[in-house]
Amino acid sequence: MKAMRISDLAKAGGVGVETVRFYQRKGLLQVPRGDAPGGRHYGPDDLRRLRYVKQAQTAGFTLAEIAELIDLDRTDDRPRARDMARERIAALDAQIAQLTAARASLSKLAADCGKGGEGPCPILAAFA
Amino acid sequence: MKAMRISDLAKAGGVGVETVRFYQRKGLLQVPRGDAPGGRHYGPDDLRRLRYVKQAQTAGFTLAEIAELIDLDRTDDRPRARDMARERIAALDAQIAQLTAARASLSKLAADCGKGGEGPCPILAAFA
DNA sequence: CTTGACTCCGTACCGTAGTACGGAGGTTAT
DNA sequence: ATAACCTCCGTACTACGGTACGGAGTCAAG
Repeated sequence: MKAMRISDLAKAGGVGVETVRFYQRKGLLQVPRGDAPGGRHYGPDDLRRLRYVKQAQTAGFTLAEIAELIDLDRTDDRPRARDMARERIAALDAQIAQLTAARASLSKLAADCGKGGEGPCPILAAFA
Repeated sequence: MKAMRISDLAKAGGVGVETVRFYQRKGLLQVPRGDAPGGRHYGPDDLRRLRYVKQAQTAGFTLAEIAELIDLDRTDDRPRARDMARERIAALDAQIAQLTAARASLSKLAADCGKGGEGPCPILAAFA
C-alpha cells in the first residue's frame, strides 16, 4: 500500500485537490506531519474522514457544524452530538415538508398548463 | 388606496427594502416610472410579482431561472415553462429522496448513540 | 539533467442571495 | 423651518462552499 498523496485522497473521496486543501484549512481534515519528503502522505483514516464530511454534508450540516462534530469526537460529548442530530432532523423534516409542498403545487401548475385550456399558463400567470 | 412606496411593498412581501432593490436590479421586479414626485409608487401587480418570486424560490428556482420564467411570460412560451417545471420537479424529487435518506440514517445514528450502549457514539465514530 | 508531474502554500477569485453604507435629495410632523 | 424620516443610487461587504493561480520545491523517467 504505497502512500496516498493528496491527489489520490481527493480522487478516492470524489473531490478536487483544492477541496481537500480547503477542508484542511477549515480543520475538517488533518494535515499530515510534514515529514515524508516528496509530499505528505495520507492513510485510510483520512479517507474515512473525508467521506464522513461528504456524508454529513448531504444531511445538511454546514462545514462549521461538521467541524464541531469532529471536535465533539475529541471530547466524546455524546449529548451534544445527539442534540445536533435532533436539531438537524427537525430542520430536515421542515425542509422535506416544504419541498414536498412546493413539488405538489408546481406539479399542479404544470398539469394545468398542460391541459390545453384557454386561460394563461398558470406557471407564468403571476404578472399583470 | 394611497400609493405604496418601496418600504410598503417590501413589508407586504416580507422582505427588506434592499432586497426589493436587489430584485429590481436583477430584472425580477420592475422599477416604476420615475414620474411621481416624492418617490416612486408601486401597485398590487408589484406585490403579486414579489410574492411570485418568493414562491418560485421555495420551489428551488434560482433568481436567474425566475427571471427566465418572467421573460417567458412576455412571449407566452408555455412549452418552455412546462419544461422548466418538469426539470424542477425532477430535481425536487431527487432532493427529497436524498434528504429523506439522510434523515433516516441520521435518525438511526442518533438512536444508536442514545441507547446507552458501550461502543463509541456512531454520530462521532468516523475518526481514527 | 532536463522535462513533466506532482507537492506545498498563500492569496485571490467565483456564484448565489442578499445586506449595509454613504450621500444627495424630497417629504412629513412638530 | 427644521428635524426626522423617507427615497434613490452606486458601491462594497457578508456568508457559504469552493475553485483557480502563481511560485517554489521535489521526484521519477527519458
